[in-house]
Amino acid sequence: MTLEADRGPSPVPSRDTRRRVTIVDVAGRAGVSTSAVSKVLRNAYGSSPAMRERVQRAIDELGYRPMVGARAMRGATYTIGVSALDLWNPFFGLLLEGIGAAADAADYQVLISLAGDGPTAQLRAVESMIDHRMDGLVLMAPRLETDELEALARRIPIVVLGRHGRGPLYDSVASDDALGARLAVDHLVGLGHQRVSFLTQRVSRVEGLPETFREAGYRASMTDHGLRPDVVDTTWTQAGGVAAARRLLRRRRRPTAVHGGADVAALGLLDELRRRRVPVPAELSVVGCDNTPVAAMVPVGLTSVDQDARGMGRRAARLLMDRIGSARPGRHFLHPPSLVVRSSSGPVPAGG
Amino acid sequence: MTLEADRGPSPVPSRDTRRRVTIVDVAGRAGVSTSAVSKVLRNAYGSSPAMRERVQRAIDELGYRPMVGARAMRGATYTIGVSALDLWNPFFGLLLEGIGAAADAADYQVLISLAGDGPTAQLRAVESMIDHRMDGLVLMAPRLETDELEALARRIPIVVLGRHGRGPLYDSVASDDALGARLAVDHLVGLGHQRVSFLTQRVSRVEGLPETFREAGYRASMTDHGLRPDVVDTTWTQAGGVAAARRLLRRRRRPTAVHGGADVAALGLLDELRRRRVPVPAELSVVGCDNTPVAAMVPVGLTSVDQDARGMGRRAARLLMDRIGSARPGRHFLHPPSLVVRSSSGPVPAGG
DNA sequence: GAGCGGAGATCACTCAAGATC
DNA sequence: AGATCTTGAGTGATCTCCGCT
Repeated sequence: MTLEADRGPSPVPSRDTRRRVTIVDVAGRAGVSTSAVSKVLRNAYGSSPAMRERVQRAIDELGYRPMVGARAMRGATYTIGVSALDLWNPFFGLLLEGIGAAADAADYQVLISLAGDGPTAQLRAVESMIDHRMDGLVLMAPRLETDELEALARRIPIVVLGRHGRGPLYDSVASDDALGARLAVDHLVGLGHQRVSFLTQRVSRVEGLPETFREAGYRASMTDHGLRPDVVDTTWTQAGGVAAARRLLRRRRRPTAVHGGADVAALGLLDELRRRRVPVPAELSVVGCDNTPVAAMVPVGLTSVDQDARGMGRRAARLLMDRIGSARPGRHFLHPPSLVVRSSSGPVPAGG
Repeated sequence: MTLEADRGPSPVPSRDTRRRVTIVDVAGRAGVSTSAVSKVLRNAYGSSPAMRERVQRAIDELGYRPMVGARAMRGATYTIGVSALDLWNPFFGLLLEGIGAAADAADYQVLISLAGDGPTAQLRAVESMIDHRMDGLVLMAPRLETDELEALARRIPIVVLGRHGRGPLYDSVASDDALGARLAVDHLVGLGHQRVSFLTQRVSRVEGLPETFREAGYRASMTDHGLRPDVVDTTWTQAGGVAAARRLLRRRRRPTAVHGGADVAALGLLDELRRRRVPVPAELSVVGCDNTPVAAMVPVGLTSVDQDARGMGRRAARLLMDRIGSARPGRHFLHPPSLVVRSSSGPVPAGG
């Protein structure tokens, strides 16, 4: 139940009825044609510095702002859309900051659409951004099939963020997840660990997902060290981490270190270890990936692979604006991650 | 530095050049006028069921979708905008879920604009949403002055979310923060605590902020219990919680319980207490507010005031769509919070 | 006059082509 | 000729008004 605040006699809600200032008003004030104003607005060819100044003054005096809908009918909207799965993950917040910074610098506006989970909801979000005639889209970790992605990219400039792509029609920016996993393994092996497990998830079959590359990187670097990989299939959630911990602790021969694959899973793992009174890192070392702010906040600071989220966001936005300028073959970037060592990882126990 | 993935010879990026399906195409296919189609699209008066069906079939067959920009020129966009300060706080994520659910049900689209901190950036975000001719706006916890808010509300339908409002021109939905603080105090006093401190922040001077009402609620309920309020001025951040902990621990006569005002501050406080080896809740009880997911994850589960975020979001969106339908005096709602008791709060220590 | 359907103006811009110096 | 500026068409919907049952 909710309460409505008490109020006196209803006041009159008078809506502002003044007509919005249009390009015609500006043209009139500056004593030029509307096309001249339009050229100034778009920095287009064919206008003298003198006119630019006249027009700009009129714009400022009238407080004119172009209406995006009208622009959309013939030209560009100077708006890029971002489709986000969820906003829980603080990692997405950092990506968005990067996107926003780059867009700002180029006088582009950013609008975000919450796509929710499931490919259907994601496609719906994308379609509606196309209805808004956005100039291009950044898709954050889309769970779309490759052919759906290609079909989209044929209709509107697209950059895929947080997923390894190889499409010729769109650009992609991802973290070098294989390298990240390698950093984690190297760190643990350097501390003397030999039995290092890895938590993965296999919830979606689409290609290019981070989990695929992290697992591959883990396997490769374990092999390089002459060690046997041990992959535990769970989900990258708090609950998934807890479940994995239970399974690992039931074993006769436990690992001495675990790479959680993602922070949220590593945190669930830590939580269960605390409940079972397994000392970290004395008995078991734990490493995560994503370097979420929470990783620093938990009692045993979580060692984690940091992805250059802000940089990735910036890069994605720049690629998109470039692609909006002119179509070209897809470019695909990997950003190198780095390891942030905290106290959840330590030397292998004596008997290990 | 970043690496570009290796690629073969550049493929040809052929952009799809087919013209978008328009209302004219639909009208032609259905053998009716464009106005007829428009009426069907808007559920407007003056169309027979027979025609509705003909038109709907043509729409489905052609996969027609109205272009928002064209609609914007004369009518509505069926889009509501949300301005968000940041997306770090998971609380905002829940609000957005509520907004999205209510909007979905009414066939409205939601687009989010990241406003960043500072009133300038927020106004900029709002202006650009107005440029997009959104039908209405939900402002999440805006740090705007009351007169700025009123001026905006005169231009576009507005609902303020997460801030106590009293404006006659806009609606507001907030949590009953005073009640929330009272729940926390009652809980602690019920456990025998007498010296209960409260952390607040005074970063902004605008009226209606949650901190104002939480502090007032805390003071009132302390007085009701015949106890002396003790308010610590800090910031509602992790660091702010740490700083507050230090100040409280320096005191000769420490409190036996602290209401952190917000989860993030309470978590910082807990963190510092752990470092200083102050047992919680044996020596000091801690309560937060917001019931963020992290509250449940920390080793000593944080007792917290839960706000009905999803419900608030739904309510805000419904109010906005109603207000878009017809202007009316402002309505202001408070949603009742509830207390989630976990293990960070316990009986007052013997010597307390 | 109520209900249904259509004709044509209109919205605020951009763009291609033409006029002017 | 070349740079600058204007004219006028075009964009895709809605909305008002009108005529016909």
